[in-house]
Amino acid sequence: MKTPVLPPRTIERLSEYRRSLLEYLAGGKPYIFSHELAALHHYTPEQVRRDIMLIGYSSFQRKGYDVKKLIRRIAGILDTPRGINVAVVGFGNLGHAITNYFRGKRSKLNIIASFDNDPGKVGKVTLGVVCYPVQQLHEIIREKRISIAVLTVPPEAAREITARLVYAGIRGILNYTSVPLQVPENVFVESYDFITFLEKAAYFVKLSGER
Amino acid sequence: MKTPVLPPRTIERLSEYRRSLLEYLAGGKPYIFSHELAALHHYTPEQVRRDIMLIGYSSFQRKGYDVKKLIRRIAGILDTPRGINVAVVGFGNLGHAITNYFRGKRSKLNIIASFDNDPGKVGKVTLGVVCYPVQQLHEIIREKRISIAVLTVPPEAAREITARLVYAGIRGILNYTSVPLQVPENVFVESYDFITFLEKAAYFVKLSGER
DNA sequence: TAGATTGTTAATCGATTAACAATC
DNA sequence: TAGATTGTTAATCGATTAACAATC
Repeated sequence: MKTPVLPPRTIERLSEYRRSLLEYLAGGKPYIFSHELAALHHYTPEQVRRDIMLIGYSSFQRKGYDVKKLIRRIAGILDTPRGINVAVVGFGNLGHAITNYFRGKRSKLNIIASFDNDPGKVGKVTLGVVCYPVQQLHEIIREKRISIAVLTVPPEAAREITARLVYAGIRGILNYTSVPLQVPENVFVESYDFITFLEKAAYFVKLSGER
Repeated sequence: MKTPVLPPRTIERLSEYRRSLLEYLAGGKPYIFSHELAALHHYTPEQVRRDIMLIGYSSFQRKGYDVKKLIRRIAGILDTPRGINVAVVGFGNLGHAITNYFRGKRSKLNIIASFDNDPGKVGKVTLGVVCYPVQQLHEIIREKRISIAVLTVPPEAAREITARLVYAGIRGILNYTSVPLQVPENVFVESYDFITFLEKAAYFVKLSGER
């Protein structure tokens, strides 16, 4: 079964929808209207309907969407049957925080390794994740079939580690360093820069203060 | 002097440009071509030129842009003369990580307080930032004129803390919890969800593996 | 000068919103 | 039925890319 090509923004929203649908389901209601799902995220009902249209799902008799089936359909889009293995590279505060976010959240995304240079961390199991020395990057990534790396190393190490990740066959990198990364085009990279985010917020706060 | 209204994506890039321009300047070169600046971030030269056009800056004699002047112009857009005070709300791993990112980086964005419930943290100074009990949220935010909050509390606390931040007069929130926030429209909010980001990467990795 | 670079407008691409017929 | 809701197309909005005259 081929995964449909969907707009990136739709993918993000599907991830968000799924989480609130799981919560909603726990509340005991089996159906949800587009305007209800929209309200949970402050999106418009049209947006929600369009996203759901794009994944080819249909509601039953305008009684709202069947929550369980919708969750299953979203899982069909986002999840890989066998799951995807993830490594956190650089196991400092941020690496810990992100690992912690995932504790028992998504069975299909498994953070199964972390890497660090600190001898005090290497060899230990933290939050259920084994910490390996960075020297073993290549070996462990291949062995454990890790396809996504969360990059949280110090900026001066970012480029070298990225080259090694790519060489080891990594398929996706979430870049939390402030360094722009150079990778082959078949590797997915997205960068999340705390300083840029904060400067952006500051700009809009400044702007709104002037008007 | 009024701050020009610029597209959000341009603001993000200006923040990125500034950082690489500062580095570039340290390398001793006083001028930079649009294609050089573009290459540093894997943008196109047209994109860079358009952004620079939007901030009303002009190069001198097609010798490239005067790096110092360009930095100054970007600062005029992004920075507030008196600086902006920032608080980290929830001083766990993520709060520490973000605070650490800022150590001595931007003189105009000052993380001057953190809040937590843990008595082991309250009252201590970590990374140069005093940790206050959450009960003092309102008082400290008003007193210290804090206008931006970095929200890194556990999800179950997110809504209540947000309401209190808004009531205390906060102007911008960077939401690192997975909870969608409800705020008045004059408050800037942007949400950064680690799970969504990772699921998005997983989707595109899955997709590229099928083709 | 010739070649490289810039500033800017027009064209394109992508995402959101509006509109509305069809359905229950 | 009447009212609410859906699925989908068309219109709009926003951002990027292409194109190119002007400049040095």
